[in-house]
Amino acid sequence: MTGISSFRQADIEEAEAYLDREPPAEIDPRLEPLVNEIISRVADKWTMLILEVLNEHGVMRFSEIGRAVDGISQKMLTQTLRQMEREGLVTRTIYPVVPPKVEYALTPLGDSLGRAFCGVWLWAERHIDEIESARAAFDACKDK
Amino acid sequence: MTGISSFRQADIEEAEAYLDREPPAEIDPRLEPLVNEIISRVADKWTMLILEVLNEHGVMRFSEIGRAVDGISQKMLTQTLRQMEREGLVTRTIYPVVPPKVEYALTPLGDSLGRAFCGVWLWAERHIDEIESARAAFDACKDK
DNA sequence: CGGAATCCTCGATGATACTG
DNA sequence: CAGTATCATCGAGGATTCCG
Repeated sequence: MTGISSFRQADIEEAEAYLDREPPAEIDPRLEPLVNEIISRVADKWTMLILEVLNEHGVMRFSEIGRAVDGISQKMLTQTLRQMEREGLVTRTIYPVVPPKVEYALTPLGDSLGRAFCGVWLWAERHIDEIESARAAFDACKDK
Repeated sequence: MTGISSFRQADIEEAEAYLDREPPAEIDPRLEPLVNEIISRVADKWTMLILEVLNEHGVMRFSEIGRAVDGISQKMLTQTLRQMEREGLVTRTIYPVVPPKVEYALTPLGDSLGRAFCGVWLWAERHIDEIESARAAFDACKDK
């Protein structure tokens, strides 16, 4: 897992550009709960990590993903992959051989989600220092 | 709360542009856990919702935010605002009056985080239909 | 009003064991 | 190998109460 390294220079430049702007515009308010639901589902820890390794390695077997995603249990791996398949983020291909072989790959939709997160990755990367010093200052102040 | 309506047209256009690209580039791998930690903290449900209402309304009192963020308990409101303050996302201003008055506002850092999420909002909004039909297809298939 | 403190519940997750 | 099933735990989060 190399995180942000799975974005191209073009992605990064464009995402950087829009990081220096300001609000707003108009839209159907009924969309909000739906969008929130999708984001909270999709932004979960394991989903993001699996998205990353699949983006980097391309097609992978079940146990390969398990090895690549550090700390994930078999249960959560299965569960998260099922969810992602349900949302249309990954494809699941079963080879009727013995021992069983199942391959996972990102769909175009899953791929585009990875790119959508580019801006957030850049933000986090850019502001790590700022955040850590803010934390330190806050904690120091509270300790008195 | 109007969700995506708190982004400007310029943000949206730029975010849309980079949604149609592909991977990768190079970076320090040690950043990954840090970035992941920040994202998972910052991408949590309440943080995103509070970010939204503050972005829309500007300066707000504690109870105002509580009313604007539907369904949040007092505990989570306090807790999330403290975290956000600690990370440097919001400022907390106490007026020594009676009854107490405390105002919250986004810092420039908090503001920039809201903009960073623009791409994810756009992605979710754009693909709601695709996701819902994928889910329906998946579920229909499983029911047999 | 804006919290802090307490208690309590429930769901997400991990560990373990079994199977096609 | 790629799961499913079951049990156990642990902590996030809600409800309630009290306070400056």
